[in-house]
Amino acid sequence: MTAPHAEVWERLSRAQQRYTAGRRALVELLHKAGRPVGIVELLDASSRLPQSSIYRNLVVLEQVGAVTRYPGAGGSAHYELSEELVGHHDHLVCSNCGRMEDYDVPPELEGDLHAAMDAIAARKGFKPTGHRLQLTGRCARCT
Amino acid sequence: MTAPHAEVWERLSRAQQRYTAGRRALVELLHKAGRPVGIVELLDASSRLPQSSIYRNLVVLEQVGAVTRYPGAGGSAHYELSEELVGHHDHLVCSNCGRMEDYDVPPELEGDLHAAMDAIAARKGFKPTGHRLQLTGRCARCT
DNA sequence: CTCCGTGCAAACTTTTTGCAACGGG
DNA sequence: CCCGTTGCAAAAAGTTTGCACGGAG
Repeated sequence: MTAPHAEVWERLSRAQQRYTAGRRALVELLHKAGRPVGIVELLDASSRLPQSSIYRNLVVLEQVGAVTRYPGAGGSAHYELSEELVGHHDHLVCSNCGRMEDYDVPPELEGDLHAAMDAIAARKGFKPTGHRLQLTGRCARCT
Repeated sequence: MTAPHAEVWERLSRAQQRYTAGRRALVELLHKAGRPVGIVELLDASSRLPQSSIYRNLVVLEQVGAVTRYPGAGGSAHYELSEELVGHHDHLVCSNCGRMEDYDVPPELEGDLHAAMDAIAARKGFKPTGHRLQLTGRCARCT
């Protein structure tokens, strides 16, 4: 669990943007969460930042590839440090409360997936950027 | 491509709801689309129904398991006939325009996925209801 | 006759934007 | 100083709800 600050800082610099306290706080929070965090949690976790700043900073962080946005799940969007920072993994999504959790699938399955995805993409004229395998169900809390 | 009306009708009946013209139109449209359709398209495709009716009917259809809602993708939700009606498949999602398309993965891969998902679910305390494997990228139109 | 569904408008939630002020480089 | 960033408030986008009317069973 090495702090991603250096990488984020570099990405922001490259885009001529600053790594301000607010942004650092968001990255910190996402890093500690280790799963996609809903906007609501972000809002009241960092209550010192107005929501507009949070949204704006998340947009910036997304643009430089530091965070990934997952729309929908449970009404509002969730955010997580990007795969480029924390590596590829997939998500459990609770259909009841919208909570998301990380998990990993066996590497060889991941390989098969990748291959299948490429084949499909080629056939459909898609230019693939990645895949998302989410397991839907009820999380332990909602059982 | 057999019309799903009978099945939808039965599900609505069981819930003591009617299969009205508006609902039929929505099901028809979704059936013809063969892919998750964005709310916007639904709205101006069936301009004779006010948006509130469309939303309400989609809620009902979702509750009886006739349609599935995919939140997010491209800002607004997308809807598709449920897997119980049209069988399991996965989706391509264009990260540029939000368009979704259906596709199928090889059955044996689907089997491996299912097995892996069950294992994960057990380990995480999830009660799984299904999985979604989406390929993200740029669709042919947005290239 | 009785409900369920409809239509319209208004409310609500989530996300984005305008603009003036602030502050680090 | 300059320009990116902040804070506040207002607006836009997406979705839900209240209520009276109309139509199917």
